[in-house]
This record gives sequence, structure tokens and C-alpha cells, in this order.
Amino acid sequence: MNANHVRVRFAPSPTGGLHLGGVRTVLFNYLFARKYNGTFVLRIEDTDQGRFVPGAEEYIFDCLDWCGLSPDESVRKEGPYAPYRQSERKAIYRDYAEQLLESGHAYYAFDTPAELEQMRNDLRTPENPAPQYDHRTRGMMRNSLTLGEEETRRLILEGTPYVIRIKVPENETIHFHDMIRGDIHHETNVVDDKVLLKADGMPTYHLAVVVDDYLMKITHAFRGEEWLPSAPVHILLWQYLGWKAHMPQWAHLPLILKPDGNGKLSKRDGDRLGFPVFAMDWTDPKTGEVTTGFRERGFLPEAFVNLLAMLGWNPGIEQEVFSLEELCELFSMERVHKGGAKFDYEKAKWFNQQHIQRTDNARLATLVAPFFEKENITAEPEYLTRVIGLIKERCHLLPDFVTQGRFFFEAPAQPDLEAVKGKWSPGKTEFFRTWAASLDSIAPDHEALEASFTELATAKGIKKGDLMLPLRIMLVGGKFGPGVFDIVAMIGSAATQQRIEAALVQLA
RNA sequence: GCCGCGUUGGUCAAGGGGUUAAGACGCCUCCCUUUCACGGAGGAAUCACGGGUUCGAUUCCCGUACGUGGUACCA
Repeated sequence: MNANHVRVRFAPSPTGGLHLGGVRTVLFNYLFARKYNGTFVLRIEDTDQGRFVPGAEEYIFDCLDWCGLSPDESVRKEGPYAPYRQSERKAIYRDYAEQLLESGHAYYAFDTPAELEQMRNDLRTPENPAPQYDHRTRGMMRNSLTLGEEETRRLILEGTPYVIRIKVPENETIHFHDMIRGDIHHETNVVDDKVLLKADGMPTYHLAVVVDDYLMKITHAFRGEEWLPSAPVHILLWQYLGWKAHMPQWAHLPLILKPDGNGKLSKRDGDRLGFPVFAMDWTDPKTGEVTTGFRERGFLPEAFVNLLAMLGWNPGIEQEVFSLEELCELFSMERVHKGGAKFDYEKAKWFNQQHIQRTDNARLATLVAPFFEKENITAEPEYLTRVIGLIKERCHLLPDFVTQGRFFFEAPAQPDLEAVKGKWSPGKTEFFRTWAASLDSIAPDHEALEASFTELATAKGIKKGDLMLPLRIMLVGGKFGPGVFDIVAMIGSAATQQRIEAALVQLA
């Protein structure tokens, strides 16, 4: 593996449903990797034992599989840098934390959570509502800097719980280049001494991400904008560990915001506004609460990926509908927007509609069948495929095929006869009885059917226009659907006759 | 509060010192369709504000405002 082989990673913590924004981060990683013939690594960030959620890891894999964004290396497909679960790499991090201790860039801290809270309370003022553990305060805390070597050694020998913190230097400016934002800088004086190794021996994200990115030879690190404020800590760590030359290139992705109001898009917003936020259905194992996903809502994975790609990125050409392959070719990190994007569900549905039109009917049939089953409608594949050809252009989501197509499978339960009742006449009843009776001898194609319909209408002296809508409502149940004679041809003469007769009875 | 990062129509956005400031979604009107959609043709609607720099700023610089993120032994 040569030195400039692109390696990227997505490092989720398995704590629940996979959010839109998470999938987009995966997507940008994936596209970047494909574009440069690189490797896409999935690393499980499970260093917080308190937040372990059973099933969450499996769910992440399922989502990525559904989206077609499967990783090249992961806990399921180990490459040369296993293990890929951070909890299984625990021992590794300690070594590096100790290295930092030795070089004086980190220190032991024995402060209990209560003592930390005490400090924050004592120091809190209106001007400084969130006092930090930093160069100003570390001198008044219980750590190896204030206690001295001997006392520190004694406390450790006694088994006193401790954490290891980075010692952030004073009066320095940390610069780094972001592929999307350009030069970014932070003053170290406002960066706090982040915990690197927790009391339980697990690393925090800050230590783990640097160590693993180095060890796994990650060349480009893409993550959400929420990580920007802690970037200086990571840069410092790359430097202190002596790996600065191997530091990946950074790109901090803009956030996906809620459509109304402000703030990051959350699961709650989806519930509130009526659209999915997770990729697939997620069942909270504790509460049993189900949050619906894009997949179950009736999105095609390629549409989901497409709409995500266009949230915060665009290729600068007029085309908006793309396959994953096209996206791989076109993608570039430099064209990612800096500002956050509000999620627009209407546009999301439009993307799905566009992809439905581009999908062949047989595949749609297999995707749509479960939605019919849910409604207890048995849809025979070949027939379903033909029905889909007739109704697909008016479908935005997969369940639309059921609402737009159920009358192909069963008579309308409650035809909206009110719409024609007022203008009904015995002559019309007679017309329909006569026409229905003639159906068996007419070729089942829409032209022949329409010709006979027109001919009989003329013979009876009734305007064809006064008969079309009634026929539609008898067969479909309402004012919608494809050409009415296409429907007759599709459902056949027996069903047509039955529906006409049933309606006639009601109109009598 | 402090720090970081942002800001082109309602939304996604192209553009970037001189333009009639693209396109898409949504909305409205019309056409097509003896239904509803699809499709087509139009329309309303935008460079946050204030200072500079400049012959000329939406574009560059500085402020302000606003938004957003962070400020955990969570990621």
C-alpha cells in the first residue's frame, strides 16, 4: 500500500438510529474514496460504555448496505488494521497517553466529578458561565502538576482514580488547513485541557481519533462541523505524538439544519414535521419506540443518496439527478458548501419521484410489493409490473403505488358517486348496461374500447363527455388515475362489468 | 459570556469586481389531458446591514447584526 493511497473513515458511535447527517458524512467519505480509488473504513467509536445500545452497530451496517455505501474495511471485513472497534483497542491508547505523560504534554488529574463541579460552580460568573479546566485553573486542581511527582506516585499506587489530560500550551496559535474552509486558527489560551484517558481506562474521542487515524493510515478526515472547536486539541496531539507529517487533511462538513426555525436537524423535528430523519426504521431497545426511516417511508436508496449529496454540495452543472456512479465521478470536497443547509422534505420527495421514473418496472414491482402486502393486497408480479407502467409517473413515494393503484386489484370500496348523482338519468343507466354487456366481444385494448364507447354514446344521443367521468368513478372510485380505457383493458371485462353494475345499483 | 464557523429568492443553490444575478424544489397563471398526476409555457420572489478599497462592489477588506456549533471522564 503506497503512501498516497487515499484512506478515509466514518467513525460512528453505536448509540441509536443513523441520522441523515451521518449518512451524508458516510456518503462524502464514500464518494471521495471511490473517486480516488481509495479505501473506505468503518470504525466503531464505542469508547463510552455508558452509552452502549444493543443492536445499534448492526443497524449501522444495515443502513449502509441499504444505501449501497458499504465500507471496504470494518469489523465485518477486517483489513490490516484490525480491530476496528475501539473498545477492543483499549490497551493501545494507554501506551500513547503514557508517551504524552513522559514528554510533558499530558498530566494526571485526580479531581473527582464532584470536585470538577465544585470548581465550575465556584468560578462561574455572568461573564464566564462555563469555566474550563485550562491553563488558568489547572494550578488550583488536584493533578500531577500541583501535587508533585511523589504524591502523584503515591495516589496512583493507592489506586486513586485518575484521568490523563492534555496540557495545552499558553499563547500559541494553532493553524490548520480545512479542505472546505481554508485556513482555520485557534488561540490555545481558550482551549481547555481535554481528558485523553478516562478513569475507566478508555480513551476519549480526542485521543482515540488521533491514535486510530494515525495507526489506520487515514489520509483524509471528514467529519461534521461540530468538531471544529476541538480540532486544535487534535492538531496538538498529532504534533506531540510526533506524527505531524502524517496528519490527514481535514474537512469539516456543514450541518444539516431543521427546515423551520433554527438549529441542527434532530429526530424530534422529523416527528414534529412529519418526515423521516433516520435512514431506516429504528426501534429503541429500551422504550420500544419506533422511529420511521426513509426506507420504510418509501424512498429508493439511490434517491436518498442523491438528495443527501445535493445537501451541501453540488457539481456546478445544471443536472441534479444522479446515480451513485455519477456522483463518484463528479464529487469534489472543494465544492462542498461552508454554510449549513435546511432540510427540505418537498424537494426530497421530488428526488424520489425522479428516481422512480428512471427505475424499471420489474424492479419497482419487487420494491412496491411489500407495501401492497401491508394493505392485504396480493399483487401478482407480472400484473403488478404492468400496473406500475401505467401509474408510476404520478408516484413520489413507494406507498403512492398503493393509493394510485389499488383499484387495479380490488373494486373501490366507496366510489365517489356523489360527483355524478345530480346529473344522472335513466338513459345513462341504460347506456352503461348496454356497453357493459358488449364488453366481452370487444378487443381488450384501449382504442377498440374507446371506439365502441363513443359509438354507443352517439347512438344513444348522450354526450361522451357526460359519460367519461361516471365510468372513471365506477372503476376507480374517484377522480384520479390513468386513462380510463387503459384501466378497462387492464382489469378486464368481468371486473369492469361488476363495478359498473354495482355502481348502477347505487345510482338507481 | 467566551471561542470557532457561517450568511445569494420561502428552501437547495450557480456565479464572483462591470451579468437582464443561472438552475431546481415549492407557490401562482396558462396549455396538454373529457379525471388526477406527469409534461410544457409563463410569473412573483434574492445578494443581511454599515463603513471602506475601487471609475465601479453581490463579489475584496473591516466592523455590526443574525444564525449555528463548541464550551463533558458524549461522540
